Amino acid sequence: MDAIDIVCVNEDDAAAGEALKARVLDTPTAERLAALFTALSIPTRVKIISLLLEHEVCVHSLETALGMTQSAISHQLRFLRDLKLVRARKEGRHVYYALDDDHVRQLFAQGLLHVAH
Amino acid sequence: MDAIDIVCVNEDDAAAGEALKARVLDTPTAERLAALFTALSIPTRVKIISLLLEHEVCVHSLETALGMTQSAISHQLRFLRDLKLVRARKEGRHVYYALDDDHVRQLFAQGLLHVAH
DNA sequence: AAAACACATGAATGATTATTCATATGTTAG
DNA sequence: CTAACATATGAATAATCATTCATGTGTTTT
Repeated sequence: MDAIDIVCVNEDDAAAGEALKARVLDTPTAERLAALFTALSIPTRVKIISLLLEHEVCVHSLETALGMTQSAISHQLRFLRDLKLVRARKEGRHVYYALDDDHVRQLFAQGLLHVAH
Repeated sequence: MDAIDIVCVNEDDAAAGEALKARVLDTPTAERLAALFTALSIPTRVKIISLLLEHEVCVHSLETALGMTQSAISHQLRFLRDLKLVRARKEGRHVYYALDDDHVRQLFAQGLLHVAH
C-alpha cells in the first residue's frame, strides 16, 4: 500500500500537487455531505430531531416543546423536508412529522456519544 | 415502557406540554452537538477533513489541494482547532495538521455512506 | 542581515440563513 | 356559515459566518 503519513508538497513539484488534489473529496460529494451535516448544525434543528427520534409529533407540539414561534418551526421543518430527512403526514388539521432517514438517527447518536465526553 | 408513538399536545393541557418539554434535548447539549456538526457543514471543511483522514498535512498542501487562499484555509483550520477536532504540530517553518478526534472520522464515514445512496 | 517562505490573525466585506411579520390555505367547531 | 384553529410560506430583517485584504510573527536561505 502507498499510504503517506506526512504530506507537504513543494511549490514547484506539479506532479505531487496533482496527486494531492486527486485525494480531496470531490466537490459534489463534499457539497452533499455538507448539506447533510448542516441539518444538525443549529440547536433548533437538533432539538427538533431529538423529539422525532422516537415519536411522530405535530407542529404545534414542537412549537410548545421548543418555545419558538410556529413560523420558525415550520420553516425549519421545510428545510428538513427538502433534505428528505423528515416526512410529513397530514391528518385532519394536524400535520405529523417523523424521521424519514435512519442515517440521521445514527449520526445523532454518534454525535451525542462524542459530546457526552 | 411508556413510549408514545404520536404526540400532539393540547393547548390547555399544561401537564402534557411540560412532559413534552422534558423530552427535548437540553440546550447546552444541543448547542455542543450543533457545534460538532457545524464542523462538517461546509464543503471547505469537509474537504479539509477528507485530506486529514489518513495523513498529516501542512497548510500549504491544503491550500494547493483545495485551490483556496492561504488565509481562508488558516481560518478554517483555526475553527477546527478551536473545536478540538484537529491538532497542529509545528516543525521548522511548516505546521502539520492532523485529525485529533476519532468521532469525526466516524461521523464522516457514516455521512459518506448516507450520501453514497 | 536581507529576502523569501510558511503560517496566523484582526478587521472589513459579502454571502448565507435563521427568525419574524404578515398573510394565505385548508379544516373543524359552534 | 362564521369563527377559531393548524400549518405553510413569501418577503423583510437580523444575525451569523466564510472569505478576502492587509499585515504581523517566526523560520530558513543566501
